[in-house]
Amino acid sequence: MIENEIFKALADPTRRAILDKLTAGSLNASALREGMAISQPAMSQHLAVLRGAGLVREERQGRFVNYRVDPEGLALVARWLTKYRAFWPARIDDLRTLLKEMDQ
Amino acid sequence: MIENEIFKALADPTRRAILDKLTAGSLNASALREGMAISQPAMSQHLAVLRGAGLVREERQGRFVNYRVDPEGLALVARWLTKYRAFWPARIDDLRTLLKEMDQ
DNA sequence: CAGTCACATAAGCATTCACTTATGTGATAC
DNA sequence: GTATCACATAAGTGAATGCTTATGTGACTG
Repeated sequence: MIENEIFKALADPTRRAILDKLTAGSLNASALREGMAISQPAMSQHLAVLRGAGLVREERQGRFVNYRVDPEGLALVARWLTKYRAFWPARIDDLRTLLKEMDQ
Repeated sequence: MIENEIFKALADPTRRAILDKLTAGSLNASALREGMAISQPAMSQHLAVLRGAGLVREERQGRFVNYRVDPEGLALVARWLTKYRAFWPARIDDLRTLLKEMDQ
């Protein structure tokens, strides 16, 4: 079950921080490490988990490997979330507002 | 950091199954166990984790404790998701569609 | 082709996690 | 009051997790 891999991947704060960094655009593993107090193998292992969960895509460029956010995994989280839309009394409006902001 | 508690809580498939069951409405711990092959202490521990993450609320009724979905935690997941809205090329329309469905 | 760079993989280890059995607690039933 | 029911908590255990150091691999560099 891929859903389980996604949520397990997101359970680690370091991996969520990696995803955060990738919102700024595509980055290679070394660039991701900057300012993160994490060893090279640890980063490599985290990226492997994120990739396995469909949250990140890799793109080899010579001896560098560029990583970027993969919408695939995030879309599954969004879909999972919609199951609970009945329990969104007022906050659903916040989500609507955010979607409107995106139109600009 | 509450965000970390939420994602850690959601990382377990049994806990996500519990949330799924609660979409049908409020249930007590024993009712939640039905058809789930889980011991009473295990269920109690899972519910404690979900409650700690703000994903579930409890409501004592005599010697029963009714649990229901808490929108608080789910709203934080939704807010976290919006950070990645730029990486949602076509799928964002699916989310819009779902929001429209809710208006009916 | 020898060296270095960027990254992946292997193996070991400490911590965390989800479970178990046993026991505690507070409320209803008799 | 005593028994029972619904649930919580304690303590222990095996498996999973995230890290470490060491080594492997493939690509550029001189």
